[in-house]
Amino acid sequence: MAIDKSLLTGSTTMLVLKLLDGQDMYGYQMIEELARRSDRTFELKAGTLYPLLHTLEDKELIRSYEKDEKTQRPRRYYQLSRKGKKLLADKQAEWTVYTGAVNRVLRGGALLADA
Amino acid sequence: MAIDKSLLTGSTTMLVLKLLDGQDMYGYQMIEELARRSDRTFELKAGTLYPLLHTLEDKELIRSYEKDEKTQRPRRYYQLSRKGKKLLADKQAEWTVYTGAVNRVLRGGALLADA
DNA sequence: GACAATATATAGACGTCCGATATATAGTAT
DNA sequence: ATACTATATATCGGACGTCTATATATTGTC
Repeated sequence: MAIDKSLLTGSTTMLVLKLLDGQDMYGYQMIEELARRSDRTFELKAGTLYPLLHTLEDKELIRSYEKDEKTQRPRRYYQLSRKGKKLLADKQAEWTVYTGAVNRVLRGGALLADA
Repeated sequence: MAIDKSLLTGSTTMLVLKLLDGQDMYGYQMIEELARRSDRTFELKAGTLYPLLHTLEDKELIRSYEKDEKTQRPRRYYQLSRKGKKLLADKQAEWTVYTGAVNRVLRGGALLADA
């Protein structure tokens, strides 16, 4: 199923930060890894990711370093900062509250029937 | 906790349609009812809802009728159409896929550790 | 008499994401 | 040789969805 793109709004930052939680990654790798972990539900576009990475770096939520493995074009790796780890934790908590609230509304009819 | 507003993007239509699933409602009532069912997590703004209701009516997902109860200013009630019921079902299925995918990504680290 | 709540409405601003486009290298197929 | 696909990063312009601010009108409360 194709997911309405607007649903993703607001959770992209959280997902990107989560990918970097545990290991450093370069942009292209993050696109692939996100698709893999989500069973192809999320196919993050390069035009979305790269500007987002630059913004996150400006906000000091992530850091980057270039690593030339000599196999191909040099890759720019990204690393989660302490500040980024903190934001990720906040975003995950927010996610739980948000989905919980939506699910309560979706079950609302049934709950009203009980009352 | 204050939820990042951008998270709501894309699910608002589903929530609004869901409110009308079971009973007709007028705009102001929908704002109140959504806040109630979500434990005040969602406080939909009038400036968001009314234009949305007009758009949904143009798309024939909902119908409206005026009802003057003589207690106050006449209220415009909204009713879910067959087409709207169908869209609601689709949106709910999409929601399940979407949240499932996000949750898989959020647990991704643990899954990798298992592998 | 002033203020808050009820009830609907629209215009303008803003943030987020995507499509299109560009650049560069490596591998594969014809 | 040549074309095409995959890898890898980058930027711009536009579409879309929501909010803030503002407006109007009625009812109930202090």
